[in-house]
Amino acid sequence: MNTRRTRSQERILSKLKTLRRSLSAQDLYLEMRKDRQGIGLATVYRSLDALKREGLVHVRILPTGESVYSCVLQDEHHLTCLECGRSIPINECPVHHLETTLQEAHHFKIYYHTLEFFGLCSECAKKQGRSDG
Amino acid sequence: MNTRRTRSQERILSKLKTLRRSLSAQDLYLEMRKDRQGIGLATVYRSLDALKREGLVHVRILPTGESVYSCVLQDEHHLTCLECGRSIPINECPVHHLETTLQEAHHFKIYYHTLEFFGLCSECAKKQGRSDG
DNA sequence: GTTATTGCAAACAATTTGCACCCAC
DNA sequence: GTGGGTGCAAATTGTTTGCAATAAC
Repeated sequence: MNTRRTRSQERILSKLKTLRRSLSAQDLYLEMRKDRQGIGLATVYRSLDALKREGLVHVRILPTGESVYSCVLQDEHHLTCLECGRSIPINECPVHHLETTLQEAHHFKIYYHTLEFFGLCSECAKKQGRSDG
Repeated sequence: MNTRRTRSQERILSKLKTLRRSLSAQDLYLEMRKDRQGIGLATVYRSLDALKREGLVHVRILPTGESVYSCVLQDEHHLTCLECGRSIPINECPVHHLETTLQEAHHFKIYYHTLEFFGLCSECAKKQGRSDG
């Protein structure tokens, strides 16, 4: 792998750093177009893929199947409702410290992890109880 | 939500229980067809969606974007290589005990969680080092 | 000048949806 | 007989790929 980065990769990385949040490739594409920075959608995907493989951006796949990319260093975990799809961010991350152990045990260079909880939010749980009994 | 399950849902649930592993909807569709159990692909998706919302099957999305379904109760977590895509299953799960706390803190009924680590396997890390410098 | 990168559009694949048919109650 | 469940095929959507034009070194 090259340490060298293409112009598009630089642009995308810097955009992600500026926005400081997770974005889908499509959203990122639109964001880059809004700036006078023309770019092709394919290039966005290709660049994100390269950055991902270098460990510079983290990828999380939403329950919709859409991938979202970020370069924030802080973990981003959620409680996601299977019924309404809403996500609640959580702060806890009991996993980070495990990475070191795992890296050594499996000879595997870990860049990041994803951790997501699924279930029912209080509102949907209420509705379900109602129609159930 | 109904506690009542359709015939297709029962079939799929039982198939998942028998196979005891994660399957994509497409694979499951093929498996069900192999048995003389004709079923439509759309029905597989619809049934899986219903079972998912009842918390009876767990869904994990592969890096390819494909969803895989299972009804095993044991956690299934992996180290996945961003370069070659191979996945190594891991046994540790430092998260399970957190579920109770989270449920109470957020009034959220948690059915399951996903936890995946991403990085480079030893082989790909070697290759990268080589072409890098 | 040569090679890698880019943009566009077409291709692809997983999933969802519309609708007619059928089964269970 | 009615309403939900089902299968099929078409539609949708996110992503990838082929290829010619272009930029970088």
